[in-house]
Amino acid sequence: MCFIHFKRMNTSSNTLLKNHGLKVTANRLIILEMMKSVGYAVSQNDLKAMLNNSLDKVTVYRTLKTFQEVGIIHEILDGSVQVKYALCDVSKCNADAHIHFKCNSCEKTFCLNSIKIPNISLPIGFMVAKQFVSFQGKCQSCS
Amino acid sequence: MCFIHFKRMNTSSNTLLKNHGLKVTANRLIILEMMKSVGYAVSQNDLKAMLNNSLDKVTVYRTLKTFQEVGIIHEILDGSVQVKYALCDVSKCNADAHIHFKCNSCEKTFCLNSIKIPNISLPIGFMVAKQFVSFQGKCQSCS
DNA sequence: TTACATTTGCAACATAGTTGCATTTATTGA
DNA sequence: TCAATAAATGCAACTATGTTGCAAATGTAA
Repeated sequence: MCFIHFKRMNTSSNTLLKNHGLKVTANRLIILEMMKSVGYAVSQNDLKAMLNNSLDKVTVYRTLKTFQEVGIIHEILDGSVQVKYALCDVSKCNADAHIHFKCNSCEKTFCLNSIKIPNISLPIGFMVAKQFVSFQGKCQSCS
Repeated sequence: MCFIHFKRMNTSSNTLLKNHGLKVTANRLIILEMMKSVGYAVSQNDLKAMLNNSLDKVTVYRTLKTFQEVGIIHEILDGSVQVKYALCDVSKCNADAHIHFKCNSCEKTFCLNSIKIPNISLPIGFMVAKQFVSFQGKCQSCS
C-alpha cells in the first residue's frame, strides 16, 4: 500500500487528524485530500465514486461520521435526498454558521463561508441550538 | 367505505382540493384533515403511522407530492433525515417564506409563520429560487 | 347512469443509511 | 525495532425510505 507515501504527501492533513485525536490512516488521508480538492460538498456516495469505489461504503460512512463528530467536517442538508458534507472553515464550525447553496444546474452544493446567518429573534421561550440555512437556485458559474 | 361521510364532514377541505384542481377523494380528505389537526410538520411515514397504516405508503407518497405541486403543503428540511410537510398558511407559500423550528425534546417541527426569512444578499451571479431555514433547539412548551 | 380520466394498492425495485463481526492496521511503550 | 493493544476496515446482511408500472377501483362531467 501507499500509506507512507500519503503520510508524507500532506503534512497538514496528517496533523489535522492528530489534532482531533484521530489515528492517521491511508483512507482518512485520501478522503480528506479529496474533500479539500473538490471544493464543494459531497455525499457519502459522491466520495465513494470519486475514489473509484476503492473504499467500502461502510468505511466512507464511518469516516464521515467520525470526521463530523470531531468537527473536521459538517453536515449539509440542501434539499436533495442524501446528506452532504464539507470541510469546516475553522475549528469551530458552529461559531460562524454560514449559508449553503445548491445549484440546480450543475447540481453542486457549497458553503458560502463569507455569508453569515443574520440574527433572527424568535418568540420568547424558544432556545436555539443549531441553525440550517440552504438556498437553491443558479450559481455564479451557471448563470 | 365512508367517503360520503368524509365529504360532508369538512366542507373547507373539500373546496380546498377543488380550488387547486384536484379530485376530492376519501384519502386526500383524510390526509388533509390529519395535517390540519396535528398542527406540526409530518413526514410521509409519520402520516402513514398516524392513520394506522390504513393507507398504502405509495398513496401517501403520491398524495403529498401532488399537494406540494399544487401548493397546498410545503416541504420542510428541519435537519432530520426525512423531509417533512406542513400546510401552507396562504395560497402563495413562497411569497412569505418563513422559518421552521424543530424541538429536540418533543421532536416536533413546526412553522413559525410570523417569522419571515430576512433578506440575505448573495454574491453577484447567484440566483435564488428557494430558501430553507430551520432552527433546532427547545420549543416554548418544552423549555 | 354511463364513459372516461384519475386515483389507489400491490408488487417489485432503487437508493441511502446502519450494525455485527472477523481481519487488518496504527500507535504505544518496552 | 518489535510486540501488545486498541482502533479502523471490509464484508455480509439488514432497515428505512423513496420510486415506478400496472391493473383495479373511484370520482367527475355529460
